[in-house]
Parts: sequence; structure tokens; C-alpha cells
Amino acid sequence: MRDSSRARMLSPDRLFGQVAHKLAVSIISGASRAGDLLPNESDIRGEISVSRTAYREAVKFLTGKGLVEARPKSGTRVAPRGSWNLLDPDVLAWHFEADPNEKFIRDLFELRLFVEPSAARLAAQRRSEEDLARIEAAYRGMTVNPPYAELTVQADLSFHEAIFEATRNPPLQCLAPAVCATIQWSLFLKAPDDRFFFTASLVDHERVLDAISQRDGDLAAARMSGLVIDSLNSTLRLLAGRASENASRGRD
Amino acid sequence: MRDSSRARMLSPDRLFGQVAHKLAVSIISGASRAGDLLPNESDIRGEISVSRTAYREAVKFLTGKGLVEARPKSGTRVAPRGSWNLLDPDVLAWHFEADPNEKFIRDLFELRLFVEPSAARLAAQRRSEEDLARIEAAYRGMTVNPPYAELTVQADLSFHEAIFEATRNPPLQCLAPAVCATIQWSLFLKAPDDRFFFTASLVDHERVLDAISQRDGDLAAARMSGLVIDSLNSTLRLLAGRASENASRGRD
DNA sequence: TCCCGGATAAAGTCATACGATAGAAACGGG
DNA sequence: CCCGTTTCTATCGTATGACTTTATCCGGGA
Repeated sequence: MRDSSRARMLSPDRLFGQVAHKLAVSIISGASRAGDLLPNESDIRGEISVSRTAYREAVKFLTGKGLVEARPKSGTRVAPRGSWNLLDPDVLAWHFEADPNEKFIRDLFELRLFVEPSAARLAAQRRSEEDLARIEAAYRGMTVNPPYAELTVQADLSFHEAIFEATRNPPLQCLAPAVCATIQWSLFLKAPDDRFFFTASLVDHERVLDAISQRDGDLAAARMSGLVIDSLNSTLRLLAGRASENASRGRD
Repeated sequence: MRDSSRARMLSPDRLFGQVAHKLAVSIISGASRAGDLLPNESDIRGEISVSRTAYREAVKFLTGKGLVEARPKSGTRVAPRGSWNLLDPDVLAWHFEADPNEKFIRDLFELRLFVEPSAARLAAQRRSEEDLARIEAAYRGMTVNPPYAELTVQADLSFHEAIFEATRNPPLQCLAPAVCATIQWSLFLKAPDDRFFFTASLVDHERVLDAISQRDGDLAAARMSGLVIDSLNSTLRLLAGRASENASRGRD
């Protein structure tokens, strides 16, 4: 799941990072609910063998993302879901790892559907030649590698990321990680032999690229809408398949 | 600028919080550029009288928001703008405080324009009676208080926040702080005697409320677009006024 | 019953120490 | 004189113990 240089995310080699990761997954997965939780800082040494320093730094890290709130005397509590920063790249990654529930995927796709077409429109209007070259290179990366291969996924992500970069709107670009996470998630779900949707998706991408290349904003937006909707439908189909599969397994 | 219970943000009474705030403002304002910066952890005691612990926790906090990256042995550097999490509530607040430049405001308005109409559509489709009551109460709060008064601003923010809550889409709701920050910013710029736009804005809000009340998604989206565009235009006018004002002051 | 104040527990802060290593400086061979 | 190797130092990461601050809880007094 960890990807190359796309987002730096949390460094897993630092001790505080491992602690933060562990706590985050526990929180997001629902194992720790919005309540008192989080063992106090004296006990922590017994629970996991880590110094108070590292533990506190992990807590500060998570505090910054709204996952926990620490108050003197009362303890460090898991924050209510409403205050989590769900668009933070780390939080998204942890979600991806801990809690792959359908509602969340649908919500993220909904967000994509609102944001990506507009982003594509801006990209078509504002792209430089370098932007276009990057988008095109990413598209080619999707065509030359086998479906659902690691490199193909990376190219897919690069495609969407490059479009966001071409918008020249930094706040908007901050949504790119959310979009990429959604894509990764949906690709991860797909059966690797699902060729039909892959081909369709390739066509969708090419059409978007074409519109951006023509600097036709409205067309780019419309085609991006189509792309996202196709991706959503195929993902929902997969989820439905999984659900019935699990149900039938459950009956066994 | 600190507002009641809307977002908890960073607690300013903790020492590490003050340090984080100081560093963040320095980074975002551009006083520290993306380079080595950040005085090393031993010197910090001379610069500001604070222990290494507090300083390190502040750095961890900022690391989580992508503002700095600490690499072992090589130093703690200011991260490139591209990796900042500009949609984080704290980062937005710091921006508001440190770097009120026009481009950023325009970018945020652009984002609003993409997101808020869609949010209004969802709100119209999914709102419960309680949601509607909250939105309506917020609207009334805008009418009963004097223009641009603190309570009026709060009511305005509540109006938009309540719409996001009614979407029942948590990731989307995470954009509410960004929208609120934009609104606060634009209201902050306005001259308090700017009655014309205030009245127009009130009408815009009422029309959105009406559409949501009717559960008419398309209408709500269209009217929200109108609201955002009006707000953008009036803000740009203000900015232009300021610019020429400053220019004429500069000539004196 | 209500209010006030002290006891208390937990987070916050500080000082110190040691380990690991990236990067620079010094060194030596070609 | 240049370049690769070695050494050295600066700086972050982690650990530990002590002390401070803050807020909760509880009991006593009005």
C-alpha cells in the first residue's frame, strides 16, 4: 500500500511513527471508540515497550489530525469522528488499512464526482505543455503495463494527480491525495482478471486526456464525470459481488 | 479570530502549541522558506526559552500537517508548499493570520464554487427536519443581528456548516472548515458599512434556504452558485479597492 | 442543598544522557 | 592537484526521572 514518492506520509521507521500508526489504526478501525481509551502515559510503558517521549510525540502527531484530544487530569481520549481530518493523507491511508467499509468509499466517490470534473475543466484551461506532457505520459503508463499491475496503478494515480497539478490551485491540489486514495482503494478491490472495465477505463482516460489537450474545459469536465461514474459503477458492482460472496460464505 | 466551539484547533495555552503556532506563522508567512531553516534543537533554548521536549512536540504537530520534515541528523527543514495540507483547519487559520494574499483567497473561492453547490444539492436531497431547523436558525441569526457583527458572522458560518452536515458525507464535511475560513476572511475584509452587499447576501442565503426547504437539489445548487459568485465578486471588489487605496497611500 | 477548597491523578514541561548516523572535514593515495 | 576514503562532529531519535500545571473529584462548611 505504501507508495513511492507520491506522498511522504508518516515515516514508519521512526518509533513514534509506529506508535502513531498503531494507535491510529486502532482508533479508525473502531477498536477504540470515542471515549476515554488511550492508556495513560505512565502505564504505556507496560502496554507497549516504548518510552513516554515517543508515545507523547505520537499523540501530538495524532492530535494534529484531530484523532485524539489530550486534556490534563482527564486523560487522552479518542476524538469524535466529526473532528477527524478525513482528507489528511495519513488518515486516508489508515482508513484504507483499517476500515474498508462501503459507505466511506461511496462518500469518497461522491467527493470525487464533485471535484474532479471541475479540476479537469481548470486543467484544460490552464495547463502548460509540461502539464499536458505529464498527463499524457501517465496515460501511456497505463497502456503499456498489464492491467492492475503495480505500475499501472501508479500511472493511473499520476494521471489524476497531474490533472490536479495543472489546475494551479494549491488548496484544490490538496484533494488529490483523497482522489488517489479512492482510486487505489477501488483498484485494490478489483479482481485482476476484470479486463472489461479496465479497457473501458482506459478509453475514459484517453477521452479526458484528449479534451484537456484540446483545451476544451467543458468537454474535459463532462468526460471526467463519465470516467468517475464508470469507475464508481464498476466499484459498486465489485462491492456487491463481494457482499453476496460473503453472504453465501456466511451461510455455509 | 478564535471562534467558539466551531473547530477546536490548536490549544494556545499549551506551550508546545505556542511554539507550533510561532513556527507555523513564520513558515506560512514566508519568513522561513523551504530550506534548512528551523534552528536546531539545541539552539532552540537560546532562541525561545523552551525545552527541547516542547519544541520537538511542536515539530511533530507540524510534521503531521506537512509543514516541516525532520530528517535524522540532517536537520529539520521547512517542507515545500506542495506538501502542506492547506485544507487543515489549523493551517487555514495560520494562513489567515500570516499571509492574506489575494491569490489564495481566489483559490479558496474557486474551491467553494466547486464544492458548495454540490453540497447544497445533497443537503436538499438528504436533509432531515433537524438539519433544516439548524440551517433556518442560522439564517435567522444573520437577520436579527447587525451586519458584520460577530454574531452575524458566526451565524453565517453556521449556515454553511449546517449545509455540509446535512450532506451526511463525512469526507465532504471536512471541507467545511475551508469554506468557513474563506467566508471569515472575506467578511473580515469588508468595510462594516458595506450595507448593499450584505442585503444582497442575505437574499442569496434566503433563496438557498428556500430551495433546501423544498428539497429541490438542482435549485439549491444553482442558488448556492449564485451566492458564492456574489460573495466572490464583492470580495474581489473589496480587494481591488484595498489595492488602489494602498497604491494611493503609497504615492503620498 | 449549594458552594468552596483541598487532595489527587494525569498530562505538560524540563533537564540530562546516550545512541545512531548523515554530512562535512580531514586525510592520504594517485 | 584531484578524488576517494576515513574520521569526526553535529543533530536527530530515544529513554528516564523529576518537577509543574491543570482539572476533576470529593468532602466539609455555610
